[in-house]
Amino acid sequence: MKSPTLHDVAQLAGVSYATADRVLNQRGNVAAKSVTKVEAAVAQLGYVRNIAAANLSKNRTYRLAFVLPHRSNAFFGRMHDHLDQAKLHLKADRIAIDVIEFKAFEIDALQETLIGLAKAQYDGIAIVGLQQDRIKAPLDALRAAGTKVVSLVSDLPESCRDYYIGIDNNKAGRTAARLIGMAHAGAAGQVLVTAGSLDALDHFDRLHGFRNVLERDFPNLILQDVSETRDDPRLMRETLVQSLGQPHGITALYNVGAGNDGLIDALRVVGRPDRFCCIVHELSQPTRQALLEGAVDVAIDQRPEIELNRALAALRALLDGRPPPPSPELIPAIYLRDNLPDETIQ
Amino acid sequence: MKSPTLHDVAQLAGVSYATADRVLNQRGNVAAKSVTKVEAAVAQLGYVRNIAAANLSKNRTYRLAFVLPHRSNAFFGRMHDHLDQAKLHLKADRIAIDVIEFKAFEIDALQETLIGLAKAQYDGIAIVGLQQDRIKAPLDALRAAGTKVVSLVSDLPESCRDYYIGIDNNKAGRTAARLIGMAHAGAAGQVLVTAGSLDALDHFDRLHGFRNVLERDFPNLILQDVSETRDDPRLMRETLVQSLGQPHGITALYNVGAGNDGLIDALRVVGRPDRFCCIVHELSQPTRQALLEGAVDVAIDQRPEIELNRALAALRALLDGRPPPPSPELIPAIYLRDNLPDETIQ
DNA sequence: TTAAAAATGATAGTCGTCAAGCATTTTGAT
DNA sequence: ATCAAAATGCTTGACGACTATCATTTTTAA
Repeated sequence: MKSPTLHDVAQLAGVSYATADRVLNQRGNVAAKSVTKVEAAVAQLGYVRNIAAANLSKNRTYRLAFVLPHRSNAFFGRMHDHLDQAKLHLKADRIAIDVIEFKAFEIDALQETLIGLAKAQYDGIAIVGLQQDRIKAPLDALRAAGTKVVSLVSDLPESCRDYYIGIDNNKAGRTAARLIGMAHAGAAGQVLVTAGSLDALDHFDRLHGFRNVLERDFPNLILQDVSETRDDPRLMRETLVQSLGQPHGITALYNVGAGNDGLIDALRVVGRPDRFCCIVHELSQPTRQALLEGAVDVAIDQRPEIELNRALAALRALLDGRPPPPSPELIPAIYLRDNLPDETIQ
Repeated sequence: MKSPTLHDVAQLAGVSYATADRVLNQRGNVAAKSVTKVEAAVAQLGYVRNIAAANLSKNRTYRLAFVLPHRSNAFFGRMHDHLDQAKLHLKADRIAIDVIEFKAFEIDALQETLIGLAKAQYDGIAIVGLQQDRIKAPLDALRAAGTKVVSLVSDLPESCRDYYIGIDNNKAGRTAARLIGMAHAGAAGQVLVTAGSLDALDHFDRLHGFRNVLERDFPNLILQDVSETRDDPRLMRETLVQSLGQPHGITALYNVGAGNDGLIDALRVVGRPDRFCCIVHELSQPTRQALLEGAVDVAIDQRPEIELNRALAALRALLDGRPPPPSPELIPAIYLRDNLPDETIQ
């Protein structure tokens, strides 16, 4: 019942342990014939390297870095919290995590940080790929040195990373459109969309998907010009108070970006219109409250905790040189007031 | 930079390795004073047992059994598929999984199976807890023998299991109600609900949540008498053709249970009413198709793959005697035609 | 044929924990 | 003070893979 060891493989292949080892770890200096024999034996026995033993012998501690924007908003706050919590558990598996913060949107600082990382000799890093162009060079340098790179939340060019963990923002936008469409039940309406910045890929993708579905399936919903609010609650509040404070025909509001505190504030000030549907992204204490009160109808949530867990699993697999474990596609959660997670967990 | 070993702990505590080991593995015969000293040292050093080394030394292969209904419907089919896929990956971690099938609703057979399991000496089992009363005794016997038990999808009495992995079906029902309510946009309507059997706890919970929200927040939606279709597509088809084939005022349909193939068939036959909202549970090839065609509006999906992954993680943690890894609450996915997962994955 | 190069075999120490057994010291009750 | 019981110390051999060294054999090229 016990699983075969490399000794068993060597024996079956009719070679020495050393040769079998040379084959499996690609140390070179092996005849093609031996490679064939060993591979055959591996297949026949169904041998799988015992990773526990391997890591133990190498006395390996995986050193990982998570490069995230600092706690500038609730979303990144959740990421930090989750990592803090996970650290202890990961210790048992000899995984050490450093969380490296940078100021969102400050590209220079990020670039510096990444260059600095090269010295630190991390086995793998996970990075929220907000900025694209400027960080390509330092990432390439890291990868050339053997560091595995996983991009999180927002993707990087494929050449820059080994793996991407994140939702499909286009789908998220389409989903929002469908829900708003359904909520109109055939009636006509006007939809106001706000975004942080359309230069941000995720915001752009969401808007794109949203617009697509609206145009194709809900032609009597009119999309107004998109306001960019730079993810700033204050600006968001002003913009909305302006738009909703006067007579308007707006029947739905979709905020593609952050700054929901301002949005909720504004709805409190001007009052929620009668027939109205409001969709935002990311769950936080305020959006949660707004959902419960009925100010917001839907929150589409990336579930950053799950993304982080996936990133960890992916990095581990990459470092062990095995394929990532099978896991279904990441789907953003759709929260209504009725299916909110228990407060204790968040 | 390397993490402390038990030797370090013993040294700091001023006791021998053996004593430290006795404390950590609760072998008894240790003075309270020593326990204190060792615990202090553990805390001070932040010592965490190296699980790789521990398992290696025990030469432990976790033997797990997953007790599932056989592939009687798409949902359980997905579970089987996922486990098949996962088996290979788990081998590297010395986890061997046996999938043990039983015929859904045949309690005698299940009971027999469970009694048989006792001999097989599994370290842990995960079981879809469809039947409650009759399997309590054999489960108790298993647990008394040290086997860890995790219930999946549908819970068992707390005394029967160490852990439950599954969604909150009450929330799922409430969510369905909210979506149907939103889709009416204030208009009145009549809602038809079908269930497999209200004796099944999950169906019951969903209905309960559904009814709650409807009554409280959408008083002008009338809930018709619930039809029980025994999760049988044929019966479902007949029932619906009957109800929808004649003049009716039905504006929404919610199927709490299985048998969606029959439901979809029926909608094809009688045609989908004009203003209509249809919600089902679980994604499968047919429901996927129905979503894309617009016959069904929403599919609430348990994501059994994720539940299985969680169950695995939970069992591992239980067997290693450590707390389960932090992971956010399980939320059923809400699928519209726009956010379906890529076909390749499912 | 011969020398160099390539391939292979044999072996031993390492990682951190577990699980023993046995010797020794300390403690507590009489 | 004496003796048994309890607590502690000490040591050793797994577990499976990794890594390195060195000796030996086989292959290849001149």
